[in-house]
Amino acid sequence: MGLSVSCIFAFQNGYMFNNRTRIKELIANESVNYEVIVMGWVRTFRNNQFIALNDGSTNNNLQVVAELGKFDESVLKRITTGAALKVSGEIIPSLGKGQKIELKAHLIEILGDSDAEKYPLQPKKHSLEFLREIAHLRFRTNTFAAIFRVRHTLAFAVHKFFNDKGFVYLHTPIITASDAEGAGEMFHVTNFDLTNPAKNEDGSINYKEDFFGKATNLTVSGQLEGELAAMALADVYTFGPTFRAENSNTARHLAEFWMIEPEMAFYDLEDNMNLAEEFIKYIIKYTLENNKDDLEFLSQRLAEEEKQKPQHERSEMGLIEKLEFVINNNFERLTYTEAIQILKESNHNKKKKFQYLIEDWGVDLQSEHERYLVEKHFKKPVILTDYPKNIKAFYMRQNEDGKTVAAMDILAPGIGEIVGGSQREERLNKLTERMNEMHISTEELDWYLDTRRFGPVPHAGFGLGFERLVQFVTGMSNIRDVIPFPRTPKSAEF
RNA sequence: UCCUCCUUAGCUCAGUUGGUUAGAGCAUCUGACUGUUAAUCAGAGGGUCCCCCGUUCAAGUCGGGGAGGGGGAGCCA
Repeated sequence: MGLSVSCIFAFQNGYMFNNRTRIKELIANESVNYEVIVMGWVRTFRNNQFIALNDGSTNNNLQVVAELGKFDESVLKRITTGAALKVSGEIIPSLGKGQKIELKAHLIEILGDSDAEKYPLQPKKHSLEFLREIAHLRFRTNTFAAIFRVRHTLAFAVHKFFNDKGFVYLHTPIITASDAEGAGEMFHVTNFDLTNPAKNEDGSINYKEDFFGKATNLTVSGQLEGELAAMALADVYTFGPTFRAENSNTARHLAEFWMIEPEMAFYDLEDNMNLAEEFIKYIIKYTLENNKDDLEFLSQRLAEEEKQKPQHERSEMGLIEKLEFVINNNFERLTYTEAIQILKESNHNKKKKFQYLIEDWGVDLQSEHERYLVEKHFKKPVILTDYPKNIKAFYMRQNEDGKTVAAMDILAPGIGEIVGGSQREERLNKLTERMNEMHISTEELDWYLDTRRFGPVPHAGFGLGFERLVQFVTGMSNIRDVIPFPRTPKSAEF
């Protein structure tokens, strides 16, 4: 569309950019003695002769050799760290050690200059904190290039898993009027002039005059809408951005994050757990198979980072080892009540090493307890089920004991809760009873209650925080490093 | 939001008991060298010591307040 005839001609004749060969292919291929065109960015330029060129397809750089005396000094001067080049030449067996092939350059064209005095990235290690401040440039480092390629593969695997199983990808709204889900503080969405919003006679804001005619927010979860679709399409999932206005300042919370929420009709809690476990194993396996190089790079990076830590804080397994362990072993499943028993009888509790000692049934587990179960006691992912109803959401199905609900949380080593899910309460009277107890308006959620009025069936679902999954797979300890442009309290740069 | 630590050159950091002109490595620039692998060697340039107020003859250093960042906790995914 809109391409002029001369432009198409230029493409066909190799003047434009889409006839380049990716460096990943050249290196994987290993064959030699043929002409190619590559395009990429300079990582280092050594000895006025050797260019380490990276095009984003892999962390492996192509060694481009500019033979001495063959290139104009004015061109060589512009081959600086960060500069973009188009190089045509011949792939030959490398004369030096460190790489099998290299590109003997015939023609070097500077596509874009990069002022070395001002370019912030240097051919050396940078701290993650510094790179966070220049998040617009951090894609150009090996670590972040690997992270975002892995993030892509994980996202692709999410869709592939559900698609192969016949799930429907459902787009739930980003802007919602519902504020009764109770999943967290919400961001308000308004078109009002904030210095002069429409007001009622009593001085309160008159949202009837606002864009949507009512108060609206950014979504905290697509679950309720997911349930609506599941009551017709049976198996659906959402995968989209979610927003929480909580003032959470931790390495595992974002104000804007991506969540995957499958919702399945004719599922009970056990079906739900089976699906969640299979799902996590599948996407990790898929990524191990398709991004082995990047995971090896990240594994090595993590190993070097671990060396800086004192012995007792180091993890027992390397990154890839850990991922392989997860896909080859069953997750440990136990009830909240059993977990409390284990924690209560643990030496840790008896010796009062917990900051919060376990005494009574019914209290929520603190992260130190979750970490103990996952990292010390079972040493593998754990699925905790049947929590006390008082610490869980209104829509979870009430168990026969009258005290617990059919909830399940999956806890992963190093990051804690990665999945939260439940069998949903499909019995109308039980659900409204619970909503009344928890002061949740049945009027506002009348549309939701229709699913319990017209052909309700047992159904279940879960939510998985995508960035936490990316953290787990890449071994990155701060969630701000696994999303391109993190949004956190007091920070929304770029 | 709470606890705790940090903020000195482009980056990573040192800076003694408060005392003259604030240092190092890397990066950058200039030159040398030329099959290098974060090349090497020599030289040069580069500072709002986070901000404000205070104590003092004198503050990078001490005190108070603020901002930003790290780690931990809560809330959660």
